[in-house]
Amino acid sequence: MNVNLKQLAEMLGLSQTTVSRALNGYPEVNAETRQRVLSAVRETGYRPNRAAQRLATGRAGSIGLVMPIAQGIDSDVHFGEFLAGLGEESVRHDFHFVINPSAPDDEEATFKRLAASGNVDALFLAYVRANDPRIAMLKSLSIPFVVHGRAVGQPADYPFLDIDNTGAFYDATRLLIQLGHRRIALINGPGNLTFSIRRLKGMRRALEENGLQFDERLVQNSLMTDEYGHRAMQQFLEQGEPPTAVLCSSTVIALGAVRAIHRAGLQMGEDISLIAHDDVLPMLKPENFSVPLTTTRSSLRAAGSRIATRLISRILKTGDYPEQELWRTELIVRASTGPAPKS
Amino acid sequence: MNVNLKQLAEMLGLSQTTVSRALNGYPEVNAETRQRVLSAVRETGYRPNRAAQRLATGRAGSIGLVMPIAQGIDSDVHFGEFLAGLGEESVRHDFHFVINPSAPDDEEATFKRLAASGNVDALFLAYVRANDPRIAMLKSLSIPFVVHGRAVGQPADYPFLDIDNTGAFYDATRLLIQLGHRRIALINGPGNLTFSIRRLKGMRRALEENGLQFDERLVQNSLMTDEYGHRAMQQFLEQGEPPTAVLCSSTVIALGAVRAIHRAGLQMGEDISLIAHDDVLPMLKPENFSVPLTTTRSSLRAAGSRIATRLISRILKTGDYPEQELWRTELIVRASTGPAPKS
DNA sequence: GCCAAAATTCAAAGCGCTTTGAGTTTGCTA
DNA sequence: TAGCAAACTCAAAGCGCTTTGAATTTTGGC
Repeated sequence: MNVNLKQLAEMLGLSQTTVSRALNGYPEVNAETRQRVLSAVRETGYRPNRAAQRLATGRAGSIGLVMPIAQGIDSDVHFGEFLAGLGEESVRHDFHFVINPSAPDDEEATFKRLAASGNVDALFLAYVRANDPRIAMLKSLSIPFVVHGRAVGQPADYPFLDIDNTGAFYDATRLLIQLGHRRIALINGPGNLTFSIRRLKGMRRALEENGLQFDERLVQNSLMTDEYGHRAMQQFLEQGEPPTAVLCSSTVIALGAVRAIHRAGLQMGEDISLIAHDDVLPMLKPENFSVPLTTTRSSLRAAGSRIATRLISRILKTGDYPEQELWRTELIVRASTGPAPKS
Repeated sequence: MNVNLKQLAEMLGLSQTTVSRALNGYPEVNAETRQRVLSAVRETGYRPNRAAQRLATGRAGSIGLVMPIAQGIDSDVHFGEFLAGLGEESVRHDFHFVINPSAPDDEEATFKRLAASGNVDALFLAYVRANDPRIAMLKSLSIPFVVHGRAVGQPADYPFLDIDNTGAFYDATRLLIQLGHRRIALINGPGNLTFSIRRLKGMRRALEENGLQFDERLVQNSLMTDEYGHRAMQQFLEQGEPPTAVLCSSTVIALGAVRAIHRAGLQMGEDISLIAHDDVLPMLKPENFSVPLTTTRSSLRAAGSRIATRLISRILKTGDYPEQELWRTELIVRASTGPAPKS
């Protein structure tokens, strides 16, 4: 049914070499010949056999993902959304995935095995931790990779795509301060992940620049779930002097926080202000909250798609993308923020 | 660095044929020879080149997934969790994924393209709709597949893995009736998906068997998100004669429903009872709710893993699994259910 | 018109594995 | 001890593509 190169070449009265070159964009092919080849491809529906291509080129045509199965991370909404972006772009280039679920303490070995197996020609790392040893390991592996996020405490001398977490939370905090808030809380992600570290840093910087004291009791680290968000907010509200504003590291966390706020009989944007980081999860839109959420926004799906693009271009040696990208976030003001209540 | 078959055979003083057979478990190899081969593999760390294997066997070694990007389904927590199970099992057999994000109206074409490409040797279908045309298409495709779920309104003459949705919601409803509830509501998933249809059917059957009237105003179809769950519950509570019990098609929906219930000042398990279907999402455990949830339980991850097992065994023609499986769910009673309030 | 250089095209050699069909041993039976 | 099946092992032919190195055809300058 499906034609192969040989048959196609025969039909055209050409050699396999020429047809192959015509298809792969090599310059030494007559323009007219190339046209003939292309239209024959269209007629026959010829699709090169990927396995043969892989064997011949030595390229695996796939990207290795290590899917973390640590508690609270696995099957994370955020991971799913990111994956959608990655998939969208990869499928366009006929790339596969090798998804390796792996426990955190086994990840290094998993990466090594993946790289050595020859089954993937690029790796992808996410959920970076402070001083993450996995990055040094990736660098030693002689296989392209892109890190989603960045380590802290070590030079950023590797390919990454990160958002400006420090800047995002700096901006958000500054806005709250401008609105008159003095006691600002943070419900952050897990404390060992670098995005959490940077968000905290951004918040502290804004506080310090405005001569405000940083209060440790106003920071909680939490899994990125509704449940933990709720719990954290509740603890804040039970404190002697509760915060008048709160930053949430995810709209999922905000979901729980908002619940706790309502439960306490407080009015969002009046009694208490809230800013969440919005990964643009289609199932959880900040504008659909009962009180629409002010957010710092950056699309996770877009990040996934971009990383796929960069990885594939590296593998195929086409195009030329920057090795390091830091995306700015947008601060979008909605109804959940307002002036600090007069106490 | 990496040895290949040829080198391995040379080292052992054997032919490639024999080594290959020893590795692939063919019977015509001397037991002692096989042991020598296996220990040599261990020493050298030999790993067969998958591309070559694929080319030689004609098997692609990968499973095609069509990741729905319909609103409210894409990057669904439930999909992520399922994927984790699928990945866990596949990685064990060195299988890849081809993840095709695809809009619903393009899914048929996507499947066809995938099957024809030769890049996958099995397909997987989920989010089955009533009278789903995609199933007939899969059957015509001469490539193994497993459906997660079942169609309604057509014979189930294809491989599937489904849970007994009808039974689950029948049991749950019956329990509520036994507790004295007469007005029972349902916050279901999207109305066009077959699991929703069956859950409704289970509920209706239990009502009818107990001589209770089914009330259309007590059923809502909703995306499987917190937000929609909340909205649906709110509408129920605003009705003239609100329900005393409610069934939720997912713990994610329950999250929102519980919020609405608390907001209305009602006490779970006393003023109103709630039973949710629990897919065993690690990020959302029914026992961690402020009032632990009574649930019908069936692990999505286990389903993913099982489907991978079946698909791979079909491809490799090893083992022998049933073509059709219907998993019963467990009804686990916790604090969110109680006797109907005396009105 | 002739010839070197440029433009095309080609035959054939892999890539690393599986599998066919045939050869070589070995173990028994008669 | 011959003879034959059973048990092993092997050489070689693909799988369908890319790529090298060489062959052929065109082109353009003189």
